[in-house]
Amino acid sequence: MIIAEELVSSFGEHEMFTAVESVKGYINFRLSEQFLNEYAEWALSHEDAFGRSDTTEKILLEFVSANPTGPLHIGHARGAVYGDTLLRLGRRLGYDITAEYYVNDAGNQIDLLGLSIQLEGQSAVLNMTVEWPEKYYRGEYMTLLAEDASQKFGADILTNASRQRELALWAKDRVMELIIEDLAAANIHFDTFVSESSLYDDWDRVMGKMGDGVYEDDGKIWIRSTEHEDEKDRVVVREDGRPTYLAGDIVYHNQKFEQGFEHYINIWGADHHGYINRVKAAVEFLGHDSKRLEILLSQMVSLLKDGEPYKMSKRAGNVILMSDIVEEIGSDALRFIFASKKSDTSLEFDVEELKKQDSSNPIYYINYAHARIQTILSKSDLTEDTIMASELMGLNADGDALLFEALLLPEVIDDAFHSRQVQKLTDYLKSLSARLHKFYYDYRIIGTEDEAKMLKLFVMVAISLRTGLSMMGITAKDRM
RNA sequence: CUCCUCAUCGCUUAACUGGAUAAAGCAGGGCCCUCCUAAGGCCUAGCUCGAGGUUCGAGUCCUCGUGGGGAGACCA
Repeated sequence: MIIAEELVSSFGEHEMFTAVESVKGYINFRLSEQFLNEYAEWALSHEDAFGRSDTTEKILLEFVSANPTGPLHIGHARGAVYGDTLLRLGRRLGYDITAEYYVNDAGNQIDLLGLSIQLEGQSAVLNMTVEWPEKYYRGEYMTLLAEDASQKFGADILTNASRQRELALWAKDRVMELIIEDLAAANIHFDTFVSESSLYDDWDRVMGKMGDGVYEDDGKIWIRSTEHEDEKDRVVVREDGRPTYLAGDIVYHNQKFEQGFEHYINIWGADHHGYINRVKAAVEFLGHDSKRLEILLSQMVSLLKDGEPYKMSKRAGNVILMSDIVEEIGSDALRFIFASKKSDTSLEFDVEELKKQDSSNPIYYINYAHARIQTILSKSDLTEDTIMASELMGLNADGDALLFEALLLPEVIDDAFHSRQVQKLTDYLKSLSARLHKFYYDYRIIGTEDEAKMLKLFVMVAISLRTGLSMMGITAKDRM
């Protein structure tokens, strides 16, 4: 505490601060109005650059990557929203980020997709009696795919077992289109799609690159992942020569490192947790620094209905689709809800609760703050020039505090991105909105002496709100 | 059985990464529109799972326990 006091006295006079004081061993700095005013002046005239840093680092961000066997369900939405918010935050800061979707279009699931469509088609389109196997995909979209396939290729495609593969390959492209639509409805867009099946051509070369990292035993090829903290070595090529899923992932990650990104971020569902070590091991064997590969886990979403656990099952057909929720509550509300939660806590929510579109959703609170600003601006008789020509000086303490918080946005964006915790942004927006609402309630604006500068202050707040919301793929409302 | 992860008002979540009196929203009780949208503001009540430990200082770090979720495939 004594040290703090000595430090304070050594600061003396500095034009950036009006006051430096020692409180209980902490040092409080009070920024001067000149400083806030100049910073705001800059932000107002450089809205697009407000929040930008000087980085130009190239990053690859891979997320969602749900299997192309069905439309996205509500569980996928969390990772999608989380990833897209990070993407927007990073881009705002100036990072050169590529958003990539890894399409798992190889392996058993594709065979299963073909089989499922045939069975569904035989049952629903051709009215045949079918014997359902233990595992298969089902849902409304399966019927539609079967109908389309039958139209396009003839009914033979639904009954001829030798055409399953042809059917599956056609169907997975159709399903990808559905997925892309689901994402677009929530304002999520990808730059690149990498197909798993296209990677295996490169397998021999990549395997060679790993050198002693792989070995042959028992007729199979294994990776020495135990050398990198995995519990056991993993098979990468089966006895019959077919590569495993891991092989595809190894080629995929090698490709990323060869493409020269400086940093790689993958967002996986928490159920893939045990997979991290083996992928990192492969990256090391390939001669790359696995520290540049960052794997973020998005925890599971568990659903409740009327307080009871609600299990989604593709077989039972009670899957809650992302598109249904988007349609019901809107993309903005959905995104806000998911972005508000730390990604590493498992999230529980009630389906009915989610569907309630009322003021309990903070998105309305923030939009209302933005809309109030627009309304009051349009009600004022002052011209834009008059407002902008005023100086943000001599505001009362609440005004200064509001201005300060509005100018904090760049810090928040930086912090939210680098800590990978997007809820910091939603917290900030809630807090800024609360301060705006209170200020609005406490002080009359129109017709007062300080009208111009208070409106200018509001314009600044609106910029921060609008920019913050845009980081979440939400367009601020001018009217409620 | 082993490993990972989480646990904060009645409910859903925050807490500047080890710092100041733990904070919001819903739900509960009460108050405020002759005044720029009351989709707002203000009161009020209520919280760190348990036991140890490290530290000037712990919701945050360590150990053990309890309780949820996940993983332990030559499925993806």
